[in-house]
Amino acid sequence: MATRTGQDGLSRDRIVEAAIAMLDDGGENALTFRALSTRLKTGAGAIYWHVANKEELLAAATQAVLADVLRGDEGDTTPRDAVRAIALGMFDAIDHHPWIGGQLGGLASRSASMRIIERIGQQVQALGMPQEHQFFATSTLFSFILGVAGQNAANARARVGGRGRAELLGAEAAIWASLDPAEFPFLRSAAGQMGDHDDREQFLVGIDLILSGIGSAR
Amino acid sequence: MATRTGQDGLSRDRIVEAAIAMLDDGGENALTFRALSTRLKTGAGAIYWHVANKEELLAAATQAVLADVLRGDEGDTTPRDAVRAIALGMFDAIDHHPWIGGQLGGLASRSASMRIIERIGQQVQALGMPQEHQFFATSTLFSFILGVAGQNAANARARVGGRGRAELLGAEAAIWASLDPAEFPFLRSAAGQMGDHDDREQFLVGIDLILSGIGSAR
DNA sequence: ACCTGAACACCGTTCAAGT
DNA sequence: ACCTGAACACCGTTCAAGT
Repeated sequence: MATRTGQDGLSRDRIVEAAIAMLDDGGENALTFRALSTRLKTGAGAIYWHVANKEELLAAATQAVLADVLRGDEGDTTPRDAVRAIALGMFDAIDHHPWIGGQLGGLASRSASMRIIERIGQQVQALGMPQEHQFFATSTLFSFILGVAGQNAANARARVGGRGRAELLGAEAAIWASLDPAEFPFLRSAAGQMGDHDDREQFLVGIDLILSGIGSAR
Repeated sequence: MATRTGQDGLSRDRIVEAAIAMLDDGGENALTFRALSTRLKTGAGAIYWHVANKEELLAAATQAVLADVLRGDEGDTTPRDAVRAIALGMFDAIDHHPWIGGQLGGLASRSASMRIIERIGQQVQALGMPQEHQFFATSTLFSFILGVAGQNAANARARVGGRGRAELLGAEAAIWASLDPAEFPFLRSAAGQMGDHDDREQFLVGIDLILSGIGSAR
């Protein structure tokens, strides 16, 4: 893989590479076949010789970005740590390429999802869950990861216009803090944590929470 | 709310109502301002008098569809049952209107998300979690719900072309069952459950898993 | 105040024609 | 085999003009 045929001459890999770059700095809306072909100094329709359509291109980009996570070997850590490592691998990929959050659920990137579910499932199995519950436990972990991915994607979309993460979070926290305490007691009390939490830590706490649920259901 | 001014005369409510109907039976791509204005027997631009743009329209539709879940009162059930009730309310809304799965994460429907987080948060509080952990526990539950919502949305998108849920699930299970057992031991062993599980039950198991994680972290 | 509908600036995708 | 670029059938959105 990644057999670049050279600087000139289109290739699926060069197209995917360029698509990822555009997605990374402009979000999903920034990826158009016209802009892509301009960047690649080729005609609008040329891309279709290498890629069936936009959906396939997005799926290929998603797969490329998740390559590391999809490949990984667990070594001889505990199942618990292995799950955390897989999840964190996903988190970091999503963090660097938030647009994959909108892709992971889709049918087009099903083979990537299957590999991830497989890796998580093996660890859930090793955790000693009874057979009948392994499937549900694994999909709970996977759904949680997808949920975080989707929120990251949405946040990144909101960020395209300007403001950075800290600014956005600060604004959100300010809104929470200014709510009617009779109607929104919880949000008010959590406004502080909303304002300065660490996304990665929050994510890990979620994984741990589910893992300890799995532990107590064993 | 829902003050229909009559059969004739546009109104925000009539527009949102029509938009929901179109989204329900054609998915997100089926909602265009042209098709919408045809259905409402009006001009393409008329809608913009009542709605700022498509994003706002989608947010309004999402809010309308979640109205019941957003309003609800918990009565005097246990916190655990209250969380399950809120979550199931979300699940059913998502099940009937899968397109909201793509909206919930977004900034446009933030006020809806805030209400849901508030309701869940209050119950997590009642569950006896220490203050510092309530925020993370609540957002774990919320992220999980969003993840399931996103997958439902993606599945519904795949279904637009034809095949129903059972068919799609059967096909997926068949793929899992035919995988190389050396490379995909987990997916193979779970193929049966993949084929005939109940989505609602799977969702509830996830909620329970997180709840029991919360219980043991208390 | 509210609606019309043509017009603008885009899209993804196709396809005859070139090399 | 691979690429070009015009053309097709759409989009969301705007806005002068109507009532």
